[in-house]
Amino acid sequence: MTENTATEGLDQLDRVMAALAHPLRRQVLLVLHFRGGEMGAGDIAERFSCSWPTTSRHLRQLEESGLVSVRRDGRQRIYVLERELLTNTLGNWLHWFKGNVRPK
Amino acid sequence: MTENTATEGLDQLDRVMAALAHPLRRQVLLVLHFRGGEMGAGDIAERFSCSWPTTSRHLRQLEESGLVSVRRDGRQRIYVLERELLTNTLGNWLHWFKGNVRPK
DNA sequence: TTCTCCATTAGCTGAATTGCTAACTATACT
DNA sequence: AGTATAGTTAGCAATTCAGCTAATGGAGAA
Repeated sequence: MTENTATEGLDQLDRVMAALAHPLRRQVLLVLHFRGGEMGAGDIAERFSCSWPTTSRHLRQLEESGLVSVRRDGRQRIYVLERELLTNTLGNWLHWFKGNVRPK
Repeated sequence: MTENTATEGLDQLDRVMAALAHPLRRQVLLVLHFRGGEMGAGDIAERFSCSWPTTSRHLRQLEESGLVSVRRDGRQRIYVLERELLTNTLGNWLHWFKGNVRPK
């Protein structure tokens, strides 16, 4: 198998940044975080005003970025926030800008 | 005038995240940072492989997000990195995820 | 003024994104 | 088996995005 789940073509930063570009996807991450990091797809979807399939697709995009992972539990699909990936990826990029360079 | 430069409709986080979604725009910010925070449009553009107008548009998008500002100097246009806006906006959002919530 | 240089705006095309409804899959319940 | 529940996939339309070339604007130099 050549596909590593979220490792095809673009690098991690590209995928994470693209996933974070949409307000609803950022909101999903926050909801997940404040509900303990794990939620069923339905619990997530009912908190948003758009249609279920639309939310479902956003969830898949988050999964493909690696920011969440999925576990099955009976007929539920549990989405799990990958908090470290989020904070590391974003934090590491942001870190480039922390030092003063030629402060003038 | 009703337009506040980078304040029409979307909020700051939306605009910043959208601007950061494109690899070239992130690269521009890094180049700006490591060259001291200020560069002429031409100096920026010649570092990228795409056409000049394309880079120019990315620069405008960055400006509309507030991540850079522009100053004129003779016939040059100097782009200035708004480093604090970048680190504050991104840092503040990221900060929500720093604390453990219901750590299990 | 005219010419040149720096850079943007205009206008187009193709691809990606986002939303919807309808149809489908899979598991559980009776 | 048959039905209900949980959620995704398929397929479509509208919008936005990203790239290009060509045309334009604006400031300085001759």
